[in-house]
Amino acid sequence: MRQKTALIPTLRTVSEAEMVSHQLLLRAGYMRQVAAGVYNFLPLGQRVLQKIIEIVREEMNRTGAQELLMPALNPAELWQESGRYDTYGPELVKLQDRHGRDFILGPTHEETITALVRGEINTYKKLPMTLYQIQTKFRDEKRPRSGLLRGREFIMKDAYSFHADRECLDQTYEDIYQAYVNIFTRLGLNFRAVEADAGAIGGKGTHEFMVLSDAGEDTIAICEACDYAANIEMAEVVFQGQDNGQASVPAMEKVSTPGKRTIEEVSTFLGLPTHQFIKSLLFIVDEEPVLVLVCGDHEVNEVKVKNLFDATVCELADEETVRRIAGVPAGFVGPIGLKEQVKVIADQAVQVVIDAVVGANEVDAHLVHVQPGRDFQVDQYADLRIIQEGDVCPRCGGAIQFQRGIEVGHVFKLGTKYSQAMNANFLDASGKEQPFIMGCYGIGISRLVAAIIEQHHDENGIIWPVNVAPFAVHLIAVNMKNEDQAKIAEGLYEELKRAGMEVLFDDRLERAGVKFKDADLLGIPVRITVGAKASEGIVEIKLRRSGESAELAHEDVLKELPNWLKKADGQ
RNA sequence: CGGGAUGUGGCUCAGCUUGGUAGAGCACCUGGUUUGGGACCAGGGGGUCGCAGGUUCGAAUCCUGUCAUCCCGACCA
Repeated sequence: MRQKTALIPTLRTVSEAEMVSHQLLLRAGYMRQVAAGVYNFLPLGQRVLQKIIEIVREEMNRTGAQELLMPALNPAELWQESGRYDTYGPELVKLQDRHGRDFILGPTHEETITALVRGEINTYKKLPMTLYQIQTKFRDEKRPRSGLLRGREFIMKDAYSFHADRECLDQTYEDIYQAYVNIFTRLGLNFRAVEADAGAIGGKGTHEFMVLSDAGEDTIAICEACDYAANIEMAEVVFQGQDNGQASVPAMEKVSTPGKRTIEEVSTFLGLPTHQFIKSLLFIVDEEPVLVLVCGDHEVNEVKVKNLFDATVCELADEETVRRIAGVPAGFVGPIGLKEQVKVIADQAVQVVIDAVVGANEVDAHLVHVQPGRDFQVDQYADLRIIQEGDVCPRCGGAIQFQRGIEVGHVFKLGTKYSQAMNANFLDASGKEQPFIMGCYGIGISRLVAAIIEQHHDENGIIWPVNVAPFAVHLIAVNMKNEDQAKIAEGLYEELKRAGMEVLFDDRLERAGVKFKDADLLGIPVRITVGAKASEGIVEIKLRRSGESAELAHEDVLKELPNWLKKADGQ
């Protein structure tokens, strides 16, 4: 491609972009914003997208999955069948056609694929079957942000597998998991597969693929010693308490704590360490109030509370509800003497606290010398807190560390959630009707573009891994008005193209400085500069990442190029 | 959805407090000089000041409404 005529509008400055990837994509002319969370992919951006798609496609096909294409526009009826038309929430883009019929723009396609398979597959002999598509998805985000990382329209690869039994699903899940590892490795990403919560899609068994980056929106717990990694919501906390039931604790006593509501405030006020406090939080779990207790230096993990009750909704009670049940504003709530009797659950660490401090359910007062079991009863102890850095790894006992991650893929075992809801059945070997057992597997394609940049850039611009670079080679004629340079550059351009190389040729009548700055910004891995020494037939080859360079005769470029491409991703 | 901010040539912004009919840099066009890290000189084109209403002799500027975009938070496959 000739740069003189290409649409590669680089910018010196951009204002509306916080994240590095967002800024660089705009500055280097890979994309332009159309609306909040909606973008044009310009020629370079489109090329990167296609590179990623091709890798994803190859690895998916290798697992035996078949590619198809479903519509973005789907009838509301499908979503009413599964129930998600009402439960999915305001992120679902709804619209009507001219006849007033309801449609949605698909944020995901479980309904569509299930309806398709329901109509076409009715025997176990056709199973298992995995179908996937690469397509534009819509999600009306409350707050689109971070460029491609959280858009309202984005490109996703979504795959769905159908099985006659669980074991078969497990096998496909493994296969796709491995395909994902291959994909993200080929994309040059530093990533981890983490255990995650199944969330609203439902089902058991799910992993998220996280690209490690401080720019990520998710926090993941990683073991320093082994390969354990989990979404912070899921990370299991190992119970390490000693049973100190023997310790003698003085009788419970009420103390005045005027205006001191937070653990921090009361702790400072009483001069007692926070781990001796028992924090009492009132949650509403599926309409029912539940008092959750954790140690003062711990945080409640709502997902764990929710899962303990196998509930669908779990949220912190509002101020009004707290007053009704505890009789006091939040901050003075405790397990002893509640106005209304509620279920009390506690984190496992609470049972070994000695001589604790709790809220007195009385304004400006707390209780000291409280002993769980002696002074109040707990209905159930369980792992209910959020894991902390330094906690023990549930696998190997090593230390847990936190890292930020960008979610780029997920694999779910769906089970029969959709097949049952939508009555999608097949006949098994004994002629009995069974709902399909399903899996679903997504990869955020457009988000990957940003994720790769987050891990591959420097202060001058993008540094693409060779596998996803829009071009392999950036050929630069320093001065197109110089006949030697123009001639050699043109010759190299034709030669490289003929050899099947993807080359971007900077044939613009710009000054050298402009060309080099733009080249760094664009991030093409190998640069070939035809400059002053063109008269001697010498050109320069240079790697964007390492800066390694050499001079060589222009006739040797094609021969040497493979070696340079091979080490372009190094260090 | 709550909080904060911003909308002025293609881009980045000034002007607004104190109303008088729009500016700079970059980009673009013409000519010349220059040519290995975002050149220089001279000339030139381009803007219903987000939109609507109001106040006023007069509004980019003041008031009201509205829309859009960005940031923080909450939420989230």
